[in-house]
Amino acid sequence: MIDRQQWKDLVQSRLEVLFEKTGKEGSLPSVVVQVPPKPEMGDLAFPLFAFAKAFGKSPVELANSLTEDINSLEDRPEGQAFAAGPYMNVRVDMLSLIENLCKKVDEEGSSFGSTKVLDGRNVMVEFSCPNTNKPLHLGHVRNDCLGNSISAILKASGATVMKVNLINNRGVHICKSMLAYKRFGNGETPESTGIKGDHFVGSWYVRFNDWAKEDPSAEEQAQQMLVKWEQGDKETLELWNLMNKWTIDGISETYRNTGISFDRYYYESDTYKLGKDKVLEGLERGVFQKQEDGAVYIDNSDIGLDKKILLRKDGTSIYITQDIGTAINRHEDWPFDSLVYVVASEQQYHFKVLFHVLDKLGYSWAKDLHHLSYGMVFLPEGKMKSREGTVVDADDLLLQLTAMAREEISEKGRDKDLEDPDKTAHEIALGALNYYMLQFDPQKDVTFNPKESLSFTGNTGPYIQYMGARISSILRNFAANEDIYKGVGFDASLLSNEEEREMFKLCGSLPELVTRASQSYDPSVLCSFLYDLCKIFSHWYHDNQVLDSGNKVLTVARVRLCKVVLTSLQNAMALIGIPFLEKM
RNA sequence: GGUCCUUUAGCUCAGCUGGAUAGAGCACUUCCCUCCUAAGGAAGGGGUCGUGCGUUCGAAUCGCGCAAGGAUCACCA
Repeated sequence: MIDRQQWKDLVQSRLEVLFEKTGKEGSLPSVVVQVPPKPEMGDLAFPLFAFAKAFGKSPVELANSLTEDINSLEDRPEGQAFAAGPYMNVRVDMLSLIENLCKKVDEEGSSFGSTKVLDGRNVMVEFSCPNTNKPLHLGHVRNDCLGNSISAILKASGATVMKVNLINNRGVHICKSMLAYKRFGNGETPESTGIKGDHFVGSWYVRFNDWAKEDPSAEEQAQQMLVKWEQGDKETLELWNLMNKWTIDGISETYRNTGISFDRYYYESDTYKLGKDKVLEGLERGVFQKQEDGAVYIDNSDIGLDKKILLRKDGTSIYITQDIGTAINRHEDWPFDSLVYVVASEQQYHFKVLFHVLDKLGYSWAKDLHHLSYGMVFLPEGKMKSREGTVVDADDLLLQLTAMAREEISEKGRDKDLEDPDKTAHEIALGALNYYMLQFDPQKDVTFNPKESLSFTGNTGPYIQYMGARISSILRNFAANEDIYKGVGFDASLLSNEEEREMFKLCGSLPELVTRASQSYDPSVLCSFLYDLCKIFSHWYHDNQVLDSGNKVLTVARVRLCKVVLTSLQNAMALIGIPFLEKM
């Protein structure tokens, strides 16, 4: 909203003019614009240190003469310059900024904040990608939150987004749970036991690992089962279909509960053969090599990496074989301009190799593949290990958060004010979860400490939701008495204190922030925005009555501010998966 | 050993392209509901920004070295 570029150009050109007047030789460095550290220091700042040498003057003197020069110009952008030590600062004209922003927010409504920087681009985002042998855990939750949010952010930047999920339903790990079930299951089912399908299958995966400790042949049997599976053995495929369905049903329920959705599903079982063919094709063309024992590999020494097996000696495919097939299949399906893989940082090496393999196979779009790598989620005790039972289960976590939120509602005596307290509790839980998962820089590892992390106060999702609910409450009360304010005009000059200026400036910067979030694949930018905005609002709200301001014109102006803040809040919340609540 | 990442307050983290006294939350000590929802607000203590050099008028931010921690380098996914 503030035209930085315009001011920057002006300062640059005036400095050139002043420099010419000195009659000195040489050229000037380019001007830098920044935001002063405190609101009372204005809206823009131009440090003049770098010009001191050329002018042969101190930056302080230079700031004085530049300020005088600029303020004497007739046709400068709206605003006032002033010297602040070695800086020349500018206070822009807030009235027009406020009026323009109010108008823009009114016009754009729920799409305020969106931009067109990725207009016309087709972006595919792959995330979640569960295995069909166990339920989702905390690591998947971070993945889901990130994938969902980054998809929304890319969409808000103008891209056409295709959210895809790849189901890892093939491999030796799947055979493990099948084998254990076949051996020890006694025909039980999720229905007969009343256990959610994904948890049911997961328990057999655990059972396999216990069994493998006693019986050394277990691993080998699983490997044999995989060969049978690839050969299309009927009985194996039947069991596989049945158990996959159980898991996918269970996981789909978790998606529904956490507000995650996809536009298209892919299954590794559908693409591993294509991957295999492409690898063999590459072998024929001499892109890949064959070992003495028959395994096919790629020599990566040209990019400084080790060689990597692409096909086992028994001819079965491995993880990367499937990914090769999946990528090719997808580009044929929906020719994307870029494909973003949301996958944990531990797989950086894998993706480096995968992209290189696709490039070697001659796919020009290999350069448009991007690995959005995110840090691991650790527990205070260290890494989560399913075999040691230290995983934080996604369903349990959500239930626990919901129960906590429900209890808060009762404790605060809010039950009677809410239409559906259970639903509200669930939405608060989602707000807490999404905000927690997205507030950090994605590439950083996070330590999840249940006691400290599951909080509803301070810098949290519920705090953001609470501000939204408070503003909604004000606007509801205002709407109920609307006739009192009929015909009262909007006077932007009544919103000129530092906090009001800051809130308008911040809201006005939302489109820039969305752009930054999409370019850096980092939703945490929006978490900071929300928190900063709420913090200023709650301080302002504490000292400034909106409805009982004692002056109708003032009330109307403040309501206008509330609307701008609320719309900005709602739109940013939507991008990071925090449900907006009218009441809580 | 190779590659990549991290190191800022007791704990968990911000800090945009280098700039004006390094910021939050949690925890701790106080205060504020006759006031639009106290899931809130105000005040206070607490930091040689891992370390050493370098670039620069200026470095938490950029470069190099070192140290600590993590990930990865599977015919697991």
